[in-house]
Amino acid sequence: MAKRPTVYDVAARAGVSIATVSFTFSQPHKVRPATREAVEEAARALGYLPSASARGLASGKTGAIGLFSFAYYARERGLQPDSQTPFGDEANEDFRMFPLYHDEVQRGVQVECWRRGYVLMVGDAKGAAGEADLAGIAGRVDGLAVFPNTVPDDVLMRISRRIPVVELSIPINNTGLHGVSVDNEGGMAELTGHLVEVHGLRDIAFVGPKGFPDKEHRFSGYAGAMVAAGLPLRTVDTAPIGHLADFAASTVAEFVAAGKLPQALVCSTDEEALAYMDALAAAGIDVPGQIAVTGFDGLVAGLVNRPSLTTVRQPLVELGRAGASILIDQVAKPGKGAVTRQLPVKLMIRESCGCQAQPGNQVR
Amino acid sequence: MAKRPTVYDVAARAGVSIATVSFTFSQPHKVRPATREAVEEAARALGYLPSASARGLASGKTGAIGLFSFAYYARERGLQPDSQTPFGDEANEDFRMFPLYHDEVQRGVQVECWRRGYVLMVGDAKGAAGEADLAGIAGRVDGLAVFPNTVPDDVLMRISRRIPVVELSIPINNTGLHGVSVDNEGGMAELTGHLVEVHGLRDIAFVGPKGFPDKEHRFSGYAGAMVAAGLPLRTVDTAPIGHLADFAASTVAEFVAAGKLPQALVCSTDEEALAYMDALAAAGIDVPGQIAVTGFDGLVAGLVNRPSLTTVRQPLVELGRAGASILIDQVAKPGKGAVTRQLPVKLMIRESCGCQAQPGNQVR
DNA sequence: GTGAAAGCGCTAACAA
DNA sequence: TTGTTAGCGCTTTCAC
Repeated sequence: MAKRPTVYDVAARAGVSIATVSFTFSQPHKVRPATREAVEEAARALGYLPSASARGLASGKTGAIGLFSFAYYARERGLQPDSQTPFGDEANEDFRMFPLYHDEVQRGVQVECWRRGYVLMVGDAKGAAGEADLAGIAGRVDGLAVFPNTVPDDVLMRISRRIPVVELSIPINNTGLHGVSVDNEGGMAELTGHLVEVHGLRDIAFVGPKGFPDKEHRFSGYAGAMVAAGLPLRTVDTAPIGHLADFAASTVAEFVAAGKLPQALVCSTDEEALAYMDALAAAGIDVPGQIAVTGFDGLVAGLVNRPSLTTVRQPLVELGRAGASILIDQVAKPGKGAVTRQLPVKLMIRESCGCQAQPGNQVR
Repeated sequence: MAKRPTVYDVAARAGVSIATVSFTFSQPHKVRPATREAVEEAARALGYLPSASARGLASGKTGAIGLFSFAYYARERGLQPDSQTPFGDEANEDFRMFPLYHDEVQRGVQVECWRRGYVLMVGDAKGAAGEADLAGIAGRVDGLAVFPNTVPDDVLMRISRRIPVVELSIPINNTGLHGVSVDNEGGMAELTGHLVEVHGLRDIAFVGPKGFPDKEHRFSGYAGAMVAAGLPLRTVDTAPIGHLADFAASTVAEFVAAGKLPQALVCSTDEEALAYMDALAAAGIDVPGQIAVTGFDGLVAGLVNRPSLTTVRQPLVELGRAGASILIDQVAKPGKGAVTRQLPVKLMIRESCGCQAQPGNQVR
């Protein structure tokens, strides 16, 4: 590549000083038309591209918002960084899982950046949530959004002393970081209530992991609704990461062996619900005929599934937008305390709870 | 925000020079362990985050790959940059259209960046493909990927004199830019052949716009197969942008009024095919009973649709990966000529052509 | 193995 | 309205 022309080159060709060139780009209307004209033509002729590095260094701002995540897509396919591993046959992918949770949130972040005149810098962790990777992107942006459980809190705290950091979908924020979340508890309570009141179910088991704040809140919603209805709680252990399908299958087998199939499985995520529906189908158990299954998230996957999945839809795009919005606001006018927002969710009644398919909630 | 600590601060605290600090980060093993230790502890204690701007300025590389697109998602919803327009009710979105074509390609770019140790910088055009927006991101990256018809060619040419530029999904590359594409012609020929040979159809109309190289190639594939079978060509005008549904409806109405319904509609994109299927359904015409409809792209939307859409699957993630890969290779070792790659496509036989649903190509 | 010093290209006072 | 002059924080020779 040819050496990139600089302000000096442009200034020389236009017969002005570098400051004027810089000024012409930032405050075009404050420059005499003839001067501006000359500068612009010089820039055009030279193929001048301002260096963002130099700009950022001089101005102290980068104009970029960062989003750090975990390379979910690649990792799920066993792809390694720096390896030559090819993807499998893309045409045979399980399309049901797209877009992923993270994709939708990322889209929201991207939209808000676009709207507010920022660019988005996306980085994915290479190692096991390595700090080094994060530093690589944290040093390039004016604000940073991260997915929960991707980076240790102390690392985030350190970074947040320099630039605003927002955690996406962390319910309660005791870390002092900015955060956006959704009404996990309310949504799950409403869903559980539907099972109890509309379908008259009593033996309802909750499926979900311990130790994740958002999942715990979903459990609270379930528990609250059950207790309010005078029903006993019942929980199913969650699968170890990466073994969802196997685990669901063996859990279903245990239910059958013990003759203790619940009337409903209230799962903490769509992904889990889908895995259980697969396992139940494989065991010849009809959903929703013999057991109802519900999810949480509202991924497209639940829509494609037969029966379609009754779930709670999170406003994922809005989640991303809200996160980016907080960041950009903070960049413009750094606040004192942590900003947090909770977004509402929406119950999506479909087939897997025992309701009839409805045009409005079926393919749309 | 507190002032960010710099190499000087770290050097002072560690009792070394800034060069040593820099050296410690780039060549850790070439520094005496004690020194390295001291530098690392100072960096940690200070919460030091290297400035990418300064690094980029000094080294002449940014470590980022740019992807420039058109804010399709936001624009389709009527969202304006800098406006306060909120999104509509996200729960009521037409999920069928996700992920979009661009989402999948972007994922591929992101994956490859991750794999090769780059970060991804995403920018969307604010105005009508404004050069200013592009310059904003072109100046921040070591290589740039763009979607076709997003930016005027001469602008791209100018940028490509400084950094490698790859066009994603441009079939023939007469511009001298790097490019990746898929076998549009072959895929469409195969699909048309299926309609003719397996289903015995003869009156097959092609639906698609003029003036887009990839669509033209698809037309060539269709035309070649028809001519080879001794069948007459028939084309349907394409809809003006943003009026797909209306246009499809009125086209169908014309077919009906004239009593000239084709036996098949071979559409140049899935989106178009889906719009025609909606219009046909509204007109009470059975697909595939009375008319076959096919698409091109292989979006999830076609899978969710009933009947599921027979189409040609493009390896979109691979397309993105290939594009990013070319860029990163070029950054490492700038080549002389333009690098181009064509990826194979895959025929996805589903229901809308008249075939039976098959487990393997249905929900997966 | 480590330090000194010279930029990288731009912005932001401040002068003129 | 335009020019001068300092840096911004880091990498990179080149000495030591």
